[in-house]
Amino acid sequence: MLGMAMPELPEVEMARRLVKESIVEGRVTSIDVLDSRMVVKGNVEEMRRAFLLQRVKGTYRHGKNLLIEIGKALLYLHLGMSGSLNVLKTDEHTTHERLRVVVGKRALVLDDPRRFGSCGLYMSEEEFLSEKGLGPDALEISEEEFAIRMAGRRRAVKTALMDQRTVAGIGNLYADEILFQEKVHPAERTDSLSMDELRNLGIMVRKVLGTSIAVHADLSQLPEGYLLRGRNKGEPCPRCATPLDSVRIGGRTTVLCPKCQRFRGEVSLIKT
DNA sequence: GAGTATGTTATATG
DNA sequence: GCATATAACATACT
Repeated sequence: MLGMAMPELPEVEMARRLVKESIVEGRVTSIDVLDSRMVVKGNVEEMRRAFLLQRVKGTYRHGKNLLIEIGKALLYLHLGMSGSLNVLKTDEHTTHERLRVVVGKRALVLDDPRRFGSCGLYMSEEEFLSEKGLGPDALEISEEEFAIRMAGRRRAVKTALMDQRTVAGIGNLYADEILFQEKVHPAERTDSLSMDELRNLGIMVRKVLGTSIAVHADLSQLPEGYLLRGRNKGEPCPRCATPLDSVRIGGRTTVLCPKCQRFRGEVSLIKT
């Protein structure tokens, strides 16, 4: 049994590779939707018709979204907040199975305790991208395009980083890491950063996500100096040992080093 | 029981 | 209509 968990871009990329290595080229012999609430595009009947007895041809990832090409259609998967993809033997099960696709001797299982994940049927990549309105994938976007898409917004730079329509793939944890590495305070207004600073931030987006993928999204294996090895209030900053601070930005817990990431804006976006 | 959690989207607000 | 902020979703865990 193999499993992957934790759903931001690097983790979804690991899930994609798992699918690619384990079931691509196989044929779907059964598909069971165990929670129809998670079907957000098409319906169970359409999914059966499109996928049953068809061959698994390939895998695509865009941001945190996974698409598996089966027959002439695409199986859409999103892991939400607590979802994970698992490849099991056909007689094995997980505790919160929501979708089960049997391919040969293996079962691809979407397990998701909180049910924030989703699945569905798309007929093409174009249909998927236009309907979701996602920005470019965070690993693919150039620093120039990143800067252009970020520029001119008033909201906190962290909120902009996590907006999937601006750039797709960054969530709460990696947003903190990217801003920590770049020494930018997460509450800084986006329009208080220069185009040069935004371009540099764009370079850091790729660097941080690429580094995580290189260690198979195992946060404990990240290089020294990475926040995500011990992202907790009061823990020492991995760079200067100052106790880390925790604030709420955009409704999400945000961990930062108050010394390395000085707030230079005039008005704080943090509510007290 | 209260508080928190790695995400997205509908709804509210200015 | 636009940009932004917030609530709501379902469940597990401390």
